[in-house]
Amino acid sequence: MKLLRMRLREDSTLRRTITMRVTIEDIAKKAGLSAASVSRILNNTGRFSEATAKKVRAIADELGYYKNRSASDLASHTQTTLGVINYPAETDSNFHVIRGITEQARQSDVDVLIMIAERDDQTAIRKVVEDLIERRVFSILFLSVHPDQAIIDLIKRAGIYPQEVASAYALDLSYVSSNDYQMGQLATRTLIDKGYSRIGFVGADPEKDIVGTQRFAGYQAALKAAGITYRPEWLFVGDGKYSYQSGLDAVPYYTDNADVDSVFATSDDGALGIINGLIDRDGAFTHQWGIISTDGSQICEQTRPKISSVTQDFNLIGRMAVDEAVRAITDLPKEKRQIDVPFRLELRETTPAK
Amino acid sequence: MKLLRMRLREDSTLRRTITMRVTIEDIAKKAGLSAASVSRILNNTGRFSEATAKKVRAIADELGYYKNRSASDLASHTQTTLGVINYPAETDSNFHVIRGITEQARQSDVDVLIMIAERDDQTAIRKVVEDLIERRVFSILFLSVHPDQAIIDLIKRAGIYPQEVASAYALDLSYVSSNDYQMGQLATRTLIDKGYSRIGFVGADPEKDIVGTQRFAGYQAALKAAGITYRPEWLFVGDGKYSYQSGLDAVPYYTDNADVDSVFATSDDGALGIINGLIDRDGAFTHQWGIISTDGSQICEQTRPKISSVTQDFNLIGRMAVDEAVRAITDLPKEKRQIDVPFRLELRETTPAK
DNA sequence: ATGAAAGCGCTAACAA
DNA sequence: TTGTTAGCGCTTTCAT
Repeated sequence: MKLLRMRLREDSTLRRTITMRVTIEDIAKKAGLSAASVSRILNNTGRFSEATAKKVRAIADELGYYKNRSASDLASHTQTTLGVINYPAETDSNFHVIRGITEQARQSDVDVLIMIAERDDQTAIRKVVEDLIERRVFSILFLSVHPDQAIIDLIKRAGIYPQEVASAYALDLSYVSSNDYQMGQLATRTLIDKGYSRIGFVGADPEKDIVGTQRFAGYQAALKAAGITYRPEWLFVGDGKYSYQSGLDAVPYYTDNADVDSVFATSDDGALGIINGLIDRDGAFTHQWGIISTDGSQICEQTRPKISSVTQDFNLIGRMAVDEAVRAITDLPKEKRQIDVPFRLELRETTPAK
Repeated sequence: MKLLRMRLREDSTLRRTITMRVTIEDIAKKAGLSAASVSRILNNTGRFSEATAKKVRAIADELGYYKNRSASDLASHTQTTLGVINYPAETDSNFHVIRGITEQARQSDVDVLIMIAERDDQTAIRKVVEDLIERRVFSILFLSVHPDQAIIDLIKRAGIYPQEVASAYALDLSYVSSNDYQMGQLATRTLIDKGYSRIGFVGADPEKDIVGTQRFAGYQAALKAAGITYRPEWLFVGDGKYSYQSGLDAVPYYTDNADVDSVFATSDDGALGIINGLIDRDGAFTHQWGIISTDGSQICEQTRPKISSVTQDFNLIGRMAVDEAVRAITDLPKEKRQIDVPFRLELRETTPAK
């Protein structure tokens, strides 16, 4: 067992030191065995006697041995790692998704590498993707991150299965998420059922991404089914980013331009913005409009009034994404796959009957 | 270049397949060079002619070559990976920290592995830590995750530098975070300066963790400095987890037990809870109490009224943690290090002069 | 400027 | 049940 700390040269910025650590050889020597036997024992593979096993495990423990994954992976051609690329935002639900991913991954005995990239920064995304390819992950999951076609091609070419999770964006990428069309439909129908008829649509851009397109389509379908004629001034895109700000800005917009009696906010943040916009305008919230949002994060419980929502099961989305990824190990889907995860309606205080 | 897909056996649950991929050998062969030369070129190390380099790079590209990190790390003894263990919560500021870490890491040319564990689940934490050790990270950063002493010992024994980031919890772990004592002092002094004198302390447990202890100590010091005698009924711990709920519960508590005129909430969530608790009690917010919180996340801007806060620079905290970790590569600190990152006061609407 | 050779730490046949 | 051997794909002396 060598424990010297040494320096390596590197032409780039930094020099890194490494510590030589306990190897399987050290254990073998100390136990009077071969490395192979130690390997078998430590990995619970092949056959060996409990007696020697006990001894070996004791020595490993005593020496503070940890397998060198690089060596192990290299020798065994094993890849049990799942890559996740996340765009972390202040209020987001990805953490639920990540929890789900982590939980399911543990059960499926794969481990998870999470890396960060900005939503649309293709250079950064590419860098992270390449890192993940070098690490030989078997699948890459994108959470709120939108790689362009070139990057997707590169991933596929590397034999890795890419998926979008919790947000279908575009392109030929498989995804696991709620069905946005149906969510839009349900939200809108709920408002209609409560007696509202002039319904604003806030925060998503029907032209920009699939989520927006689908939710908007569902919204229109519900309108039509109820015999309500859609009016273009009911649409308020704002920054089109499902943001708090777009909700805030929607209030003066509708006040000036459209006589809506209710609003379908395409995010909880947007709904919060609308509530605050109303308070800012009127001095207090007066149930001026019915409001329903999508997502159903805890924000909905923490506003006054509490926000009614079409609630997604982000944890389940994460879990199912892992299942998909694991399944893809054995048979890589040729086609783009679309997995719809169930959602539900939660009526709270912003949708009183009219 | 072999591209066969093959199956490996494994005694555990799953069988994993792997795809043999383009190797440096393939490139070497195609270029009529040795593997060594290709390696040098691709890593920009040693000497070679631009002419051959160009050719090699073209071939690598054409073949879709990606370095196998396992092989590379194994051969070069290089470790350039930083491990982060995060506990992701619904409303948390860790994403800011993680952003900071990621940004700084890119500049320092290290890459970051993020893994998830529950706050106090020592079994899960241990598992994740061991995974990181196997991957030979040079440092492990804990975000809102609290390893016990056994785990810390194990990390140190492995020659890895552990740090707590954005929350000093206990034990002999180095940390990078805001100075909680000073934050508590500033928050309290601010309230006093505005004319308040009966000041509640909500959400942290002064007995349980360092953050609570320190903020409470700062709070008491400020009280004392102003000649105000602390009264025990001013303390409301609630669940002691800096939660929304503890704020919500604080309102009936104070209403029944203590005649405070203001509250120092030890988190933004707690402050939000207090506001909502007041609304729930009175039907509307009536500036009954002055309120100040710590953290200064966007929640503070998204309530009505907006919450005054002692705001932390989470991004900077993340960046500094990386700096510390990188520094520790070359000289591992013998002592526990404590890095204080500056914070600032942001007055909004919940602290009108009394 | 390039190649040959050794080896990183581990796993996986195959023998014994 | 255990040992021997031969790599995994790459980097790094050291020659040339």
